Amino acid sequence: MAGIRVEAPKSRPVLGRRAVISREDLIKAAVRLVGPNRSVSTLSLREVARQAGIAPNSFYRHFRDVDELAVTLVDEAGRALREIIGEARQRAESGRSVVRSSVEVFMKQLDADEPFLPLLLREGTVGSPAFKAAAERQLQYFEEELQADLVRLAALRGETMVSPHLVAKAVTRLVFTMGSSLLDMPREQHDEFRESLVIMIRMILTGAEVMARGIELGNHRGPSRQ
Amino acid sequence: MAGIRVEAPKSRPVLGRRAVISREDLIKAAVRLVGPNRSVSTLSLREVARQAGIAPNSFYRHFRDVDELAVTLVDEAGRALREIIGEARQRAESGRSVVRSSVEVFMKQLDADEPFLPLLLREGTVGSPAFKAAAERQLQYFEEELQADLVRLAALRGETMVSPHLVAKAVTRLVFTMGSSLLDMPREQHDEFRESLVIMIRMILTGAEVMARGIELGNHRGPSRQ
DNA sequence: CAAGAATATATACAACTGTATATTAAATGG
DNA sequence: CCATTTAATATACAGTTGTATATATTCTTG
Repeated sequence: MAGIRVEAPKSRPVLGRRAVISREDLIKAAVRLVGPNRSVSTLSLREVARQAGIAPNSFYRHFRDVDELAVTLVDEAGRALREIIGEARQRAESGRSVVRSSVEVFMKQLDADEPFLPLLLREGTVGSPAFKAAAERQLQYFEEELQADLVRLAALRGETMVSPHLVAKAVTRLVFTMGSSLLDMPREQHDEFRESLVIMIRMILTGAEVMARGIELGNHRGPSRQ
Repeated sequence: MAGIRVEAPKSRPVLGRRAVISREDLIKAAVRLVGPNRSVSTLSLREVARQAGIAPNSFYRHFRDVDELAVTLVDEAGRALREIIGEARQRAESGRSVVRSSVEVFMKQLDADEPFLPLLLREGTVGSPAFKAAAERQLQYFEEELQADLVRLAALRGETMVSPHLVAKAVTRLVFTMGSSLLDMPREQHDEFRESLVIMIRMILTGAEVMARGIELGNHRGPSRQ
């Protein structure tokens, strides 16, 4: 894990001035304050400073305001995403179900003591334009990588995928929103969750394939306009 | 629309005491303050009171605290959902594509000057346990209604749907999260959005149907364990 | 090592917050 | 109609907030 490690603050002698305050100190402090019951949008500059054990004014040495810090938190979550994608690709070589192993990687990452990704999954739909754009960037990144993988895997089967962009978008959206639900879920429901998500993803992939082949099914396809 | 109508505050003589303050005054004031760039979790009691043109202490006559008001906002959004479902069912009789017409109803409602539903789509993943539970209730409600409809429509075709619960969940999650994206989208992209969402939903429905029939496709089904 | 630059803290200010208590005005019921 | 109850406002308090300016300490460089 190449991102920022967040641990409990070390007890520090409260005498005088600190030598140097790093940007990471503030990032760590902030992410310790947010969670399922506390939105990043409610953070105050002073409480972040307090959590970091610094004077409020030092905050301005690293961030223009709390919103800029929030954007940074989202960007940090992007690292966790890259980790997921990397490992999922590694596991895709193992001959097991790509969907299942990818879901497992995703869930494992959410189980890990990595605090940035949950924030991304939970937030990103309300906030400053910069904050929302940052979250959207991560979503886009995940979509594009997934799309590339879907196309590649289809090619390995000697097929051409139709609408890979929409497939990737649907899967990404589903996985992100289901991921945010997982965060609040008791552990004993995790197996059931995994099975459900695997099936849902397979529905999308299977449906996409059938639609690409122009196979006629049911009537939810609408008037014959294929 | 049987819910609370929200309009600009009427200019009020700022002389002395108001006759009676209604709960709806506060609800309307609150929803006027939230939006794409402002989370409900950042609302203060005093600013809601200010927006409603009342003294802060009057707030306590109707709500215990701002969180209770936030829960009420989510419950109000449930009314908009019921409207969508009702109209989508009406249109389902018209012989057109159920998926397309339902997406159109959904989008029309988001276009309407109805402020509660956007809040539900944007928020609901961070906040107090009560707030999150309120949002989850609405999601559950939508899922259950959709599931019932899917089962009914399948029966009309003389079929039995497999995993209607998962299909409904996948579609609901997708629609809600895509809906929140629509809120920030320029109008000229709405047509494309609608087409994309229709296709995505069809992928899920088609995939579910194929999987139910046990049709073998590609290898993203995993090792043959059907 | 020492002087100067950079940086962390202290102090200050004005504004905001939630909530308690007191006061005043509208509603209610006989 | 009037006395009482109910409800809206005013005032107060203690705490918080972001940010500006002053002060003190650490870092850097020659």
